[in-house]
Amino acid sequence: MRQYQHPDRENISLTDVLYGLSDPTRLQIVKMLATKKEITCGEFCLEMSKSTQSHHYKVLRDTGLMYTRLEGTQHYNSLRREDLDARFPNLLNSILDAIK
Amino acid sequence: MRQYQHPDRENISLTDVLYGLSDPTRLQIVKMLATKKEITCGEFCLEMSKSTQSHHYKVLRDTGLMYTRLEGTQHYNSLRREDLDARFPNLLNSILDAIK
DNA sequence: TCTATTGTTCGATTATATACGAACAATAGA
DNA sequence: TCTATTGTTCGTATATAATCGAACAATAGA
Repeated sequence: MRQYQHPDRENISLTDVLYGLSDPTRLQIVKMLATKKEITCGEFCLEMSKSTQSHHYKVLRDTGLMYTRLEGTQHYNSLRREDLDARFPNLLNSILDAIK
Repeated sequence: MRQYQHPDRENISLTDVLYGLSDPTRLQIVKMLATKKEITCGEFCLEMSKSTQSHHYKVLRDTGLMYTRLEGTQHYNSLRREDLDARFPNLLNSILDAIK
């Protein structure tokens, strides 16, 4: 079964995180993730091809913003709040406040 | 005399700001700007061609992160703290804290 | 007026990002 | 076992970004 590579907390890079959040689609995904514990890919209801969506999910995973857990055919995604808050205090909250 | 186009406070975009900060060179410039009121381009002492430096200065101005004032042959640059804090409270401070 | 200083702009090159359709992989359920 | 569902990966096309050297513009000062 496929497994995703999520960076360890200490390897999450600030510039990578900022890059991850600098795309409107990804920022929207993060905004949605902040409202629920877990969201499956389909539930984001993004208006673009599935392959493009997958690309953005991968960026979010690779930059350490999102964690993906597999269960059956669905992928449950969550915001890596604790890791991000530990690494960059207040950063995530200030960004979430800005897009409220 | 040349004048730069700086976006008005209300036109500063969050994704643009995050993009502006997502490059290590630009993040370093912002870090330096945070330590002084004004810094001329030469004082950043960046190890890359002048044209590349100018490119990064332009990105920082265009995204609303940096203000440039001309005086003689020198360009005095400053961080747009007040505008950024007004637009995105805590964002800049959390990022500056993270790169301390 | 001439020259040095400071920084930008232009044109080109290379690298990275975004986007899509098609094919693929894994699982659930009939 | 067959089919539908969910999401990824591959290959490709196009757009954006980063970088450089050379030319340029504006000013200061000799």
